[in-house]
Amino acid sequence: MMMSKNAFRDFIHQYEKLTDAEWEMVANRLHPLHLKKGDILLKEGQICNHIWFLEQGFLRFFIWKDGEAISKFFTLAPYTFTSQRSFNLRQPTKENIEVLEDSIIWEIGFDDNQKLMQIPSYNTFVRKLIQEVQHFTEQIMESLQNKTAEERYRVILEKNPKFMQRVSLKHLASFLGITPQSLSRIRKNIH
Amino acid sequence: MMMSKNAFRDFIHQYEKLTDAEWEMVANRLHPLHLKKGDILLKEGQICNHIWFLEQGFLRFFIWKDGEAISKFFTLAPYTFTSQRSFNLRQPTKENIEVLEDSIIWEIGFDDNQKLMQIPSYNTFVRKLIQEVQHFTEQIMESLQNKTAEERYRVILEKNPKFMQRVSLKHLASFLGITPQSLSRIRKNIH
DNA sequence: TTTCGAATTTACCATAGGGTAACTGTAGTG
DNA sequence: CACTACAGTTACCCTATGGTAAATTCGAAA
Repeated sequence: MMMSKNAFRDFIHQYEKLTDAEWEMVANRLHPLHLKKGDILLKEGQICNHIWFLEQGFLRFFIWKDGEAISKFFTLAPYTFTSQRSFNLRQPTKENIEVLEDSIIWEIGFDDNQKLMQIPSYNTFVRKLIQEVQHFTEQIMESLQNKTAEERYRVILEKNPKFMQRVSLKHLASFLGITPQSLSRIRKNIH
Repeated sequence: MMMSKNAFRDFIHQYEKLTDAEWEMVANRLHPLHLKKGDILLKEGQICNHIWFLEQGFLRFFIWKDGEAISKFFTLAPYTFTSQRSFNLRQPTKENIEVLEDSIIWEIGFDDNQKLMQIPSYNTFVRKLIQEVQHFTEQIMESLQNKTAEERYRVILEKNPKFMQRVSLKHLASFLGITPQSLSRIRKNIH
């Protein structure tokens, strides 16, 4: 599998440009991880100590509720993420991050990130990224507030077809806030 | 009605301390607004040009969907907010901000805020605030994904009783993602 | 205080989605 | 090749919530 730190630079540049010198400082603090399907990157109760860049692969964020795993988000490469609240407030996380497909990940430790945050352009990159995530979360919230499960399913089908091909019905159902049976019925109605 | 810029300083200090000199720079860029119940602070289609600090009062964020006003968030003083996506990306907003109770607001213009963002502690304040908002949004999303309307109502009743006393059933219902009739029925069952 | 419009409640029936369980298909393992 | 485990489907009935409409209460303006 190909892997390259530059994939992260390309990703950052979608938000904010870094000079070569700035990028060097970032690159020096990146460490690679190779994870297999089924691996757990972060587990409930741990304090999240890294920001991660997913170069290749597919991940799922989920929480436990009454013995059920509820999918909160999915992360499709390339993207940058962490367990925000845990990472920033240094608290145990409630989230679990599961590897759904073999993945290449680059990580930056908490202390290294603190140093990098002093670089204005890196700081701006992080802020813009958080704002984008906030926007995604709001969109999901809105669709849960005023769309039916079938409408939400159709929207994903149209807007994220790549994602649909890779996620299991079970995981998608918990993300949509319904049971796998209901989603199966909805699928049948549509086709 | 009492009003004081220092209320904003107190608010900022919950997230990050500013030196007296730093605070002066912020304070010099604050402009007061007095709004009445029913006023619209921001309307769909406008580009949001300010960050606002709500010193006193109560606001509602809502969007139009099929001729219906859907409540997205409520803001109870003291809090700092803007229409994030519109403000940061300089795009027309989809949100409307309505004044539910007479309010005292301090505003900072976009250009002034850009300058203030160069102050590291102010920058950190803003980032922490965005992260907090992200956390609130995620919590709302989660409760919409895996709680019934009645459970969501009970949670608000327990955790935000002050808020419950001030919001109308109609607005609360659209926030919970149900009709006013359903919320009325739920209330009846509980009492 | 009176009046009008809006907010809330109630009632009725319709529908989306849940709970349980049984069945089917399929991938991994010995 | 058989066995197992688990994902997905289907079916049954049930409950939460929606849609419509009408009755009632509340609140602001005259």
